[in-house]
Amino acid sequence: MPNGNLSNDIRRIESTTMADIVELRLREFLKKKAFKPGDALPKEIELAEALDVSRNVVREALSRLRMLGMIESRKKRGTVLAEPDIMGGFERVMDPLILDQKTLQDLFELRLVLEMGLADILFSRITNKDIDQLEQIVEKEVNKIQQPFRLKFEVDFHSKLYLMTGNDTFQRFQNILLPVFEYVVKEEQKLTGKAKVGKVTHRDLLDLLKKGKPEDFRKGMKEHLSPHFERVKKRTINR
Amino acid sequence: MPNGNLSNDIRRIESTTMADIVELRLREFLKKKAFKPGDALPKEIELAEALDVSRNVVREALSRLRMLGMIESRKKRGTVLAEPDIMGGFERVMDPLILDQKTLQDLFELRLVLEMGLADILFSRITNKDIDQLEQIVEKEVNKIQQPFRLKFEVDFHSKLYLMTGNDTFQRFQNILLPVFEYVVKEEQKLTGKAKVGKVTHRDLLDLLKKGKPEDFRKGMKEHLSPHFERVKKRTINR
DNA sequence: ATATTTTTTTTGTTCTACATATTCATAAAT
DNA sequence: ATTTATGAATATGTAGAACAAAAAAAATAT
Repeated sequence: MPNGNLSNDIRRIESTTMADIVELRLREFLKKKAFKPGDALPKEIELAEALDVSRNVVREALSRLRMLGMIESRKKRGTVLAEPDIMGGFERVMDPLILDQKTLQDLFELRLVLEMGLADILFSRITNKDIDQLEQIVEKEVNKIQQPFRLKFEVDFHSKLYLMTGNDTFQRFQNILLPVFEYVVKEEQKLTGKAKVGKVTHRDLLDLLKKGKPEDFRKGMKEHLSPHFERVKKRTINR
Repeated sequence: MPNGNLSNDIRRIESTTMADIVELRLREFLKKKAFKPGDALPKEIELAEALDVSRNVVREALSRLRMLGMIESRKKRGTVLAEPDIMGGFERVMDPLILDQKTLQDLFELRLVLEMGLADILFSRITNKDIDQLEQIVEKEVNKIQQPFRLKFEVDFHSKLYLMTGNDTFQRFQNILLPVFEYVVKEEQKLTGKAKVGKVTHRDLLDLLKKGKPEDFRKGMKEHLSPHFERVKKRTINR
């Protein structure tokens, strides 16, 4: 891999603290012992003694796992393994202002890929009710074409698509990605001046959903997102 | 939303601890003050005093942010905002054994969607070198058709595709998703007995990459993944 | 047997003290 | 005068003890 983001490939030298180690050890422990959701962890003091660290350090490590939803603690009852919140860690970190440019671009592309890949699952799950709701969104949209409102409908329409997949993880993922997408688009607008829109409208996409096949929808979506894809292509040079 | 996973929609009642609150407050603080990577945070004691909690609680909250790569601390120098590791939180939680069935299914679908959406970016970035390397993978594969080796080549081929996008985030994401994918496929095999394979092989996909257009490649990929899509369709009923 | 009180247990929180690494300033050596 | 040692200052890292609070378990009273 001669090219690539170094800071991603090379592991940064960061002073490893006890909490880091204990976090790792706890992970190993849970995996090794095949802990399942609901199983109770040893008491904090026991862990501290077993690992030969202060209870304080153990609590720091546990606090991390608790943040990710991996464990839950109750007084007297102790600490039990829980079903982690898969998107939690993602959500917490997704701030366009502190992410570097490359990562923002990567995430932007990720969303484009998702939109393009959506078609098949969409067609296999779509209901008449979904169509009706999309119909309503599109109808409201054509009435108010003012600039400030466009973004709202843009979001509404695409969010509804994700919702239709019946895939909660998916939907949540898109929600997390949304701020990044909006940020990148706005930055782009600042530079080039005007917002670009593809030839295919939401109305067209909806018609394709009703009458067409997945391939047709995908073709339409590609066109709908074409301004964004144009930009992605340009990046070919400096990868 | 009359139907849906309740435990995802409703916020679980979890005894909020001081560490939870302080973590949130710190997040708000960093956002409000528009902290950028490299900026120094206040000292632990100052934070503790300002928030009227013990230094211990502050450290628990900081430890969480440190885990996500959001901050870095060095003795004497203090704590500074860092560029967070976007996939870190994700990675830590991605264990097929502790994730619930629904989430596993969701993630499985997510990967399918990624594969289907990949085509456009792939075609806009592909190089001759990439083709050569894929060629090598496919060649090795046709020689050894034994069952235990197939999974390895399956992974190699698809991983190379992600690598070709030049999108680090993307590639890492796929790596994290991989264990889930393998787990779900294996579970499926246990039930139905035999592994199903689509009619389109990696060889075919490679040819499409060389000669075809994004649409053709996508069509081929759909066929290649068809056994998986079959299963996804079945889920329509119980969503 | 049921209701009430008391005890016990485990996490949550605070406080104090000290270790340790690293910066910054000062003194010594060349 | 410039560089090199020395040392003080400082913020994080770690330890340990103590108590608060909630919740379960046990003991007591009705």
